[in-house]
Amino acid sequence: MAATIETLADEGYRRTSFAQIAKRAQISASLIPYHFANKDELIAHTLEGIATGWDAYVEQQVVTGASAGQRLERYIQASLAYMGTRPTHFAALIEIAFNARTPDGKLMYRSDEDDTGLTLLVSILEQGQQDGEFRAFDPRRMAIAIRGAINEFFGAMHKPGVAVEPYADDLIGIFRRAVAR
Amino acid sequence: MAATIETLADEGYRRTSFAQIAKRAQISASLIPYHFANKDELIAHTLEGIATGWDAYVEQQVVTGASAGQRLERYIQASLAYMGTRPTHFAALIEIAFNARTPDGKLMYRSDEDDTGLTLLVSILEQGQQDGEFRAFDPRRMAIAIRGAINEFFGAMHKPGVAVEPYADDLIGIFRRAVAR
DNA sequence: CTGTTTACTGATTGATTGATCAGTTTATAG
DNA sequence: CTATAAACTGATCAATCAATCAGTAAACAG
Repeated sequence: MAATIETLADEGYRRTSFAQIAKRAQISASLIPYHFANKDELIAHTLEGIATGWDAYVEQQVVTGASAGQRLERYIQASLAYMGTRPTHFAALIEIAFNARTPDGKLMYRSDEDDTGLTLLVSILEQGQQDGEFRAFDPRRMAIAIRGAINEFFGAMHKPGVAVEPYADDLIGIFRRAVAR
Repeated sequence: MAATIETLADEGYRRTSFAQIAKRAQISASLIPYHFANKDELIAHTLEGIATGWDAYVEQQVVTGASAGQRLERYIQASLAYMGTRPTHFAALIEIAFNARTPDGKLMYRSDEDDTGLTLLVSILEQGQQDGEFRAFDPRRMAIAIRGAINEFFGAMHKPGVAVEPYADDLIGIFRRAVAR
């Protein structure tokens, strides 16, 4: 699975074949369908592994926040830090999200449900509103905007003059203003 | 090329083969490499067509704005309206961006240059700062955040309770606060 | 009508894909 | 040490891919 992540990140989804993965892992290509029965299953397991590790990291940082505002800050900071420190994992995540298909044939990032990645953020925003710390707004749409601003960083992070810390500071500033009463 | 866009949006990059495109266009598969010499060239031309049409639409809306604040509003509104009215074009754009490779082998969305899609937005922000209308911030990073918030809408637009107009209004509100002095 | 260019087709090629399977090696259990 | 199960390999399969090419149909110019 580590070799799968590397291959996805380096070669892209299209070129991530059993042969390519096996070459990196230095195993026979036929060993993969022996363990995973299916390519889709290999991808699904890989995705699950990445998502779990990422969620755990972000949540671990978020819970240390005393207020909703602090938790929002840490959410942004941790998400961007994850991208900065594990770009390979995130690259693999994107490759899967934009190429893998659910059993019904729909692309994963367009699946009707799967708001799982947004629930933590939404709950932070809702808590802030209940506490009277944040102004009134739609938590779902605000969460989409925040998440988009975070995700966009990955495509830009390798370009000259773009680094984690200043972008994190900017995002925190932007969305602190956005939720402030 | 219309068939190419449809195939990309419906089937995904992986399944967008000469055979699939030809079936939709009701032509022989071998006619495509006759006109385009290369699959990469077909994709490049398709991408250029989509990008040009999109840029023209957004720019047409933006120039009608009297102030930088108005132009920013129209940029957000027009970008989201484009996604809402031409989801097929945007889906194809994403498929290409996350799968096609530049001649040097790098995936397009990670290419070092190609800030072309951001220049208009950056120039709006810089103008607003020069006019004293906007506060001091890094225009490039602000543009990345805005663009991310816009792009994220595409993945969420088909989910229940998410529509163009309210999301556009929210984004305008968020980033008006973000750039305000 | 004729000659020539252009548009188009169907057949075919070599390479790569995911997957299966018979057989071999390694680990584990008694 | 032996027997059984698990891990693993290499050969092989049909399907699909981009691309080539010889040959046909259509458009067009004089």
